[in-house]
Amino acid sequence: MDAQPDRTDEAAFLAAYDPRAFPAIALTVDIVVLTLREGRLNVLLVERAAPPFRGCWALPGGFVKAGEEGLDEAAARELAEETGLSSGALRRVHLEQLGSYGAPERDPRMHVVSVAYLAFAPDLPDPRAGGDAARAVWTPVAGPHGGGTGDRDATGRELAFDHARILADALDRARAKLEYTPLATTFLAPEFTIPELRTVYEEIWGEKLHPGNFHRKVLSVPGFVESTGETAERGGSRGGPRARIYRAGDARLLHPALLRPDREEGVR
Amino acid sequence: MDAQPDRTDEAAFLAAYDPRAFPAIALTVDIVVLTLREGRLNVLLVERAAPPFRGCWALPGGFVKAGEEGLDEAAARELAEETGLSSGALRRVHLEQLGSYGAPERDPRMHVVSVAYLAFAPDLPDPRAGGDAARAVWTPVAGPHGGGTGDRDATGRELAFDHARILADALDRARAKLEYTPLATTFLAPEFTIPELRTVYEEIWGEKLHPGNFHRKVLSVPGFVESTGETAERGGSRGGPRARIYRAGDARLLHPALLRPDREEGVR
DNA sequence: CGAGAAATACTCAGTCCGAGAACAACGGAG
DNA sequence: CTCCGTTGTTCTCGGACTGAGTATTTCTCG
Repeated sequence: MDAQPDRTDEAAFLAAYDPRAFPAIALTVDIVVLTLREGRLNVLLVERAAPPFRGCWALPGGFVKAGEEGLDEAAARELAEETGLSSGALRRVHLEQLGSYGAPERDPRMHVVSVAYLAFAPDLPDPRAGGDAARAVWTPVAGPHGGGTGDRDATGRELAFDHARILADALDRARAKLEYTPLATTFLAPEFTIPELRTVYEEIWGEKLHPGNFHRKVLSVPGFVESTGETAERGGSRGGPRARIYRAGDARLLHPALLRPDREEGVR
Repeated sequence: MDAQPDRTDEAAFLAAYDPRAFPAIALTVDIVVLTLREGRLNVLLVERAAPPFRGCWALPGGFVKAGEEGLDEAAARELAEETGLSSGALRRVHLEQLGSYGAPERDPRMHVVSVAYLAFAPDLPDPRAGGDAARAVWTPVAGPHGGGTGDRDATGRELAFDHARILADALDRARAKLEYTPLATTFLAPEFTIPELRTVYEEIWGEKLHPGNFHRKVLSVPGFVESTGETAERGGSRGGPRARIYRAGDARLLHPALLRPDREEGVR
């Protein structure tokens, strides 16, 4: 039943093929890089040095090099270029595709489709501006109850293109991912304590968690964290005993999940 | 601090803008349309009438019309074209973006990035072939334990491009979505019984569920289903009392979720 | 050194879940 | 028409999990 592809015909077809005959749509990748700096959630923003939206803040990103790289490679390249990180440091960064945004009018120049990526990074050095960015800075992000709900954007800045929506989608995704994946550990150094891990959840979810229950839950999920046997050098900054040190386990999914405290969200 | 965009400069820039200067990447949408036919999960496939991969089976899809439509509109248009459905029937179809696939070598012609969509549909009429498709047919999909694991693809057919991977990703997404959204109802008529809903879960998850516990769980999730007060005309085909009839409620998220039976998936 | 704070462990009651049983209603075989 | 197997629906029960609170111990800070 299944006819095989007609290779002869195909070769002739390829030879006569004119890529210019196809619709001209430009393709970019934009990256929402999230990190925790001094306990606060930050996103990397660049100030655009060229039109359109010159002077506006935007997500880092750029055009995909046609024929040279896949989407994941393009995102990784842009991430490296905009953060100025060594490839070693980048290896500890989690990078995943978020979704594509392709409304025809989202870029005034032409039809530009952007494939958005989401990155989770441990505390990174200050970025250096590069390419068509005048500046690149870490910008604090308000929690889900803080600024994103009203008129304001989650950063308080007005973002170019539809980047405010991309950022909002990214934050939704990040909050959901903490529930059923161990990715919270990618915001921390390779070795961390349970209370440090708890602050990651608290900052991204925007609410305080019960320390005792969180501790019990984390240790009860197989493969989430594994003990190093060590103990922190010092207690907390405001007192308390020294916490034990853990590193990330080999789980890719949390089972059972760490669910967010009640959010009456059945109906919308 | 935030500089406003320089509008004068921007207008001059736009006037001089040459879209041809940008990399040539073609953009397509491909759609994984899932439906239940006689209780079995089916995916819509087309036989390609033109190179490349002429004669191969592939997911329905096509090029995005540059400057004319967004990605969601393009997917909805392709879906309507390939299924030949009225716009009324299409309103009952759930359509969501799955992800983008952009490896440079995935299409032998040129760099083609495909934005994949996932659609859930109630039992649909036979599709009609159209555009560059020689045929369009519903094809049974093996369950997660059936065919997708080994050398074989989930459909048993060899798919063009990277469509086998897209299909696999779509099935993963579909199975996960049943857990925390009420989308299982989109595979059924507007009015349905709890046992019918259970067969949707059983077929897509590929395992039998406990009828009593499933019943209790569905009714206990607020907004999942609401009673019509009616009762089915007949009992089951092999006997049993008549089931009560429900319709979809207004929940967008299931809280609490209907989790799949144990799948020792903490580690991979 | 004393006070307050925090890491960890423990308790307890309410809830949820899987497994199974009970019961009634129904279709089909004979 | 009758009997039997099937199935929709409801209940029950024991274990697991959860959230809230408490206890204990060990820190830091002033």
